[in-house]
Amino acid sequence: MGHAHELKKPVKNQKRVTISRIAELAGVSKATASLVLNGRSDEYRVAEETRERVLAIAREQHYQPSIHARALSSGRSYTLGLVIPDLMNFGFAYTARELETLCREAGLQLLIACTDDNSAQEQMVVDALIQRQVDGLLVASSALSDQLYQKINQSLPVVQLDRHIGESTLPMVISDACQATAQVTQMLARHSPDEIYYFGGQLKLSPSRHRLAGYELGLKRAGITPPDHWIQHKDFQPRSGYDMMAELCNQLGRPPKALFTGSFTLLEGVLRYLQQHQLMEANIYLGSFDDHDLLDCLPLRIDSIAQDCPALAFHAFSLIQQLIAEQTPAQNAQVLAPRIRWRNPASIRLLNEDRS
Amino acid sequence: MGHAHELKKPVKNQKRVTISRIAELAGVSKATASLVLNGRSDEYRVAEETRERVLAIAREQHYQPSIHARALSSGRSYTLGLVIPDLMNFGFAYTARELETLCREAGLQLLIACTDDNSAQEQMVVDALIQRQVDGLLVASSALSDQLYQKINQSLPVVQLDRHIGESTLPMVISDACQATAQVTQMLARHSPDEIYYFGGQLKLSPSRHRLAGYELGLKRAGITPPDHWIQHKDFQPRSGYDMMAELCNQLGRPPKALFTGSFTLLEGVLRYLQQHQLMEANIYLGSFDDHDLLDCLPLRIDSIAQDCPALAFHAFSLIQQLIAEQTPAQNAQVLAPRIRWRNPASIRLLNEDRS
DNA sequence: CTGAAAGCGCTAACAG
DNA sequence: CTGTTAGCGCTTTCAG
Repeated sequence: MGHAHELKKPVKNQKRVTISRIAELAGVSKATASLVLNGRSDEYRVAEETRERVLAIAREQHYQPSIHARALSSGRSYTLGLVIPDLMNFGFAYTARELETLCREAGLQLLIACTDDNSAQEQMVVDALIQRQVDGLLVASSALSDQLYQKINQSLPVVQLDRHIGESTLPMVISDACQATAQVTQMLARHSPDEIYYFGGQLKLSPSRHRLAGYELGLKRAGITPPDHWIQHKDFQPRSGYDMMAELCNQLGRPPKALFTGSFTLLEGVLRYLQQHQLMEANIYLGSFDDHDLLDCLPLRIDSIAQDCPALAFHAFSLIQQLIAEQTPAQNAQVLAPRIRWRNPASIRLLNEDRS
Repeated sequence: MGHAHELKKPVKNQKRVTISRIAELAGVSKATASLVLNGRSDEYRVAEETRERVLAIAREQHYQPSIHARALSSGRSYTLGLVIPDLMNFGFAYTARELETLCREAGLQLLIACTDDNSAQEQMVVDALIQRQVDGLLVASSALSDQLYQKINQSLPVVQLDRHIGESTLPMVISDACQATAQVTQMLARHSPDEIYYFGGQLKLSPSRHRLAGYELGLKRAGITPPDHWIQHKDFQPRSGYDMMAELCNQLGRPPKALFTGSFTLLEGVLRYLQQHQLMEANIYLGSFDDHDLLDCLPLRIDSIAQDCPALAFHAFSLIQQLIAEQTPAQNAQVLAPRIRWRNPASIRLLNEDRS
């Protein structure tokens, strides 16, 4: 390719067309131009003709207002901050994608920042977002206390997304993990009443707690009291899923008969273990929170719980928009129902029988 | 939850601590404070004692400079724009995640925008990013001509990421799809010399062309001339993979003996078809561009090509940083080697035999 | 070594 | 209906 040395360094001369320039060309004042360009011309009853002239000139000059100047003077930055653990986690990626679309359509820019579920990092990225004067903050926090966010909420709206911190009263949009998990667990109990294991993530995270609660509720409904060793917790890393599975199989000397994994990532680890040990064909009932299209392609038919990420994104977005507009939302906590994807033929058969 | 009506609307009073305030408290002028806070105190030989005082006060007041004010006056926004087709595409999500980390560590904010591979939308998001005065632009464009970007490159650095537009001379960081694809194709040819199909995406996209070229090269090396009907193109949607597979199976009256899919998304569609038609156990050799950990968990052992997303991100980031600093980079086109993940036992056996 | 002052581009009163 | 006038918070000469 060898163009290296011909590379011209960008000439940053192209001086920006400012609103002053537009005003000048249109023969009006900056203020008038500003009004017109912000679509508030009728509110201030600017002459039809003046408006058209300004608009035309702006268009032909390809005028692009400086967000920074605007932010500086108006106090709004037209950005939203999104704080998530990891952009590679399928659910968060999905939600982020949906939010990006919603923001784009509303003329906002989404600023995505990852915390890696590490609270020091979370502090830092939140600081950085505040510094950029985001108009609102959407957070899937891994913090233990909502103190930081309560403080922030004094000056700009904060909405908790997918997770909520302890008993925080901050607005939130989450999935109802409990009911769906209970249903899937009940089904596992029908397949294998004498043995239903559970692998979960950090108990400090609300999703973990709700999923565990769902598991326990499901067993209770099935009239089963789980011995302690059925329940295991680590974090949501695939590695942890693998390790928990390895340990369990070693202990039992065989794979478990039924298992519910609290997340797709954990399930990944479990599947990796099964594959490595030629157990993919084993007779094991699996249920999992989170869903992925590829689960449709596995020989092992796993019943899974799919969060409604588009709805999560939509409601969180609406909520924060309302808060930014200083409206009082109808509800400050929204709990969305996930969808269960029954894949196991035995499950499907039982469901059909129930129906008839 | 019913707190709805108690919801206090955020009181946006907490007046921001500005540099003036810091200067005032420290008993110096704004200019001095600015120098100190930007770490250029020794360059201007500010008194040691003065500096410490300013720094201490800034810290205790939790001073956070306004990015917008800074951007306005300095002309830099400390943001990078990333333009990708879709944040849900595994490779792009991975790259975005890595870039986000690199940016964060460098005190930059990454602005991610998706185009859905639609050029009108691409125009729009690029406009929006320019308007936000990004300091540089990283793009995986689906445009046919680099005209837009050549123009932008006059005023700010543009780096092509993962894809390049036609014969564009703009800087780029891409994967060398050709060699790896050729290798995997050769392997498919050894398994099934008389039938090796290929499914690809839009030919206007450079990755599609390189992957196809790799396939053809692999066959050529194997001494095979592919009949036209072996090669099919649509787009990179899973749906298209499914459709192409459905059509092919219908035509043949059986699944193909060997197939290379040009992307993970296409493979997904293919796998879905196979699963739906109970063909997962069929004797079919699959190779694919792109990789995913879950492929380790499939009974069908697929040889796949994993792009080195962290490296892609790293090099693109370094490159654009250099360009922003108006340095002349050593090379303006970087081609990174992907890694082949051999999973098929037959492939692995052959490779071992070759070695000995 | 430090301070004063002039903008960056835009918005928002407040006068005409 | 339109223009004037202050800033928003920070950087950056240019004089002390």
